[in-house]
Amino acid sequence: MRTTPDKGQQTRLGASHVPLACDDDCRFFREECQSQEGRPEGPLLKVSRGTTIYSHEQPAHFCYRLIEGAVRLYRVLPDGRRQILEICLPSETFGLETSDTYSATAEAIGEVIVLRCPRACIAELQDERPETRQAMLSMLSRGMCAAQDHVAMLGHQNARERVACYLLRLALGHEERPCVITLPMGRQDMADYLGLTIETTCRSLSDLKAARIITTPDRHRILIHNMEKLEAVAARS
Amino acid sequence: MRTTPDKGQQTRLGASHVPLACDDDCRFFREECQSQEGRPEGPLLKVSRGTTIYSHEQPAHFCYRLIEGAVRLYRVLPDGRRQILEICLPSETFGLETSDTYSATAEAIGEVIVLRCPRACIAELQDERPETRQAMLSMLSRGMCAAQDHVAMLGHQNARERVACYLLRLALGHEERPCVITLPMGRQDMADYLGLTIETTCRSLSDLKAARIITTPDRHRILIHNMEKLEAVAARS
DNA sequence: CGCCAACTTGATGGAAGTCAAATCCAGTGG
DNA sequence: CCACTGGATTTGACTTCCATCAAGTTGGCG
Repeated sequence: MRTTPDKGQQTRLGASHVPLACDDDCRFFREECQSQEGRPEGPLLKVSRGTTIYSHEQPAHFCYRLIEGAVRLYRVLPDGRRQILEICLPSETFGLETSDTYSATAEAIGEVIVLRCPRACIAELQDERPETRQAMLSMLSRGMCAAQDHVAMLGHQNARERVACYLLRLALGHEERPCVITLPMGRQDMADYLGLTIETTCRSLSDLKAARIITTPDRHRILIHNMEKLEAVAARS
Repeated sequence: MRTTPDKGQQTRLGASHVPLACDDDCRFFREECQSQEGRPEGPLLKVSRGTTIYSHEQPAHFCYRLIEGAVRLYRVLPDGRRQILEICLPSETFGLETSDTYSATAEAIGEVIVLRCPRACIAELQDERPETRQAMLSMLSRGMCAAQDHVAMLGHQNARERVACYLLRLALGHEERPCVITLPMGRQDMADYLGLTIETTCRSLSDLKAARIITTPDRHRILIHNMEKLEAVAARS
């Protein structure tokens, strides 16, 4: 299963954006970190569909907070396959490395708006303010926990369970019934995240449809009609 | 595939060990963090085979550095299966959570010696010394990277590749030829780490033996005769 | 020496991958 | 407005790999 590369424009986030003064970036990033909510005033980067935000093993100068859209973090394995490590949603932070280079490639899925902060500023802030330090640690630890959940899923769950888990994750916080979730990505991205092929992912969705647990009014929207059953499928109970 | 629990004594690390003054623990932990090498003088905990060092979702009061032996970090999934998230080797740190509870269970594989440090001390140290802060971050980030490697492996590699990868990881730093590695754990632990059954793990090892890449003089020792071929298998090239 | 647990090997079925074809849209231009 | 086109998605047929169940085999230890 060789993944077809995204045919969208494979541009690269270039020097066209003039970096702001460190202080400005830092302030906005910090405010975001503290409030976690709302759309910050200030310098936002708009990134178009398919654009690489940063690349695996390149020097890690910036970290990012996602404001709008979705971003995939992935690695390409030696044989050309792609493993998506995380699909970031709004208000999540990515690129928070502590090694000198990025541990994955970050790419915009669809149109994306991010807030960018130089690492040097983060380091400075950490020295000044203990609460930033705490925020950093808790962001890293949340990422760690997500990665561990991912390992547990890939290690022991079958295709239907993986898809169900993923839908539940997207449904978190949506309280309407029936719950409507809007997939920010296509089936291939979903498959590469779940460690499945696109065909198996489709079939699992079809199974869930056949079981009357979900319906798919269009390709990017999924209605969850029976949350309990979906949870049962996800937990293999 | 329901994992048989370790039949070793399932004791629990109790109050039998008198905690030291915070300062003492901190000093030793810090020195360890700085030097990364050698066996520290000071308060060491000896933990016997199969003992639980801490449990998933219990309050996280301590973090640990492994001095001797091996420790498995795992979660038990709702259906009773066990996924090993990490197998810690000497000089690695574990239990470095920033949430209030542990994100996995830690258990001694065989006899183990650890250095234990209260989280409160770590926090204190971080406030005082920037280099400790840096060490913390880099430890966390190394853990994150390991988890991501694990995800990539479980997502896209077949049984033989997984086993080969794991042997290569254990062989890191061993320069002798042929390279001799001593498995700190049994086949079941290996299987639970690799997301395979014990039978498939065995068969993959047998395949590698048949291909004259390795030999197994006894159950816990593996000789790598052809590192290049092993790397080729691991990378699917 | 024999027992028991850990490990290995064998036979079989089922889940997911692969290759191929059909279908569904969204966007385009007549 | 509608046909057309190309990519994304879905379904089908077949194959492969791994889990499962079962039966040895090994080796450490009383």
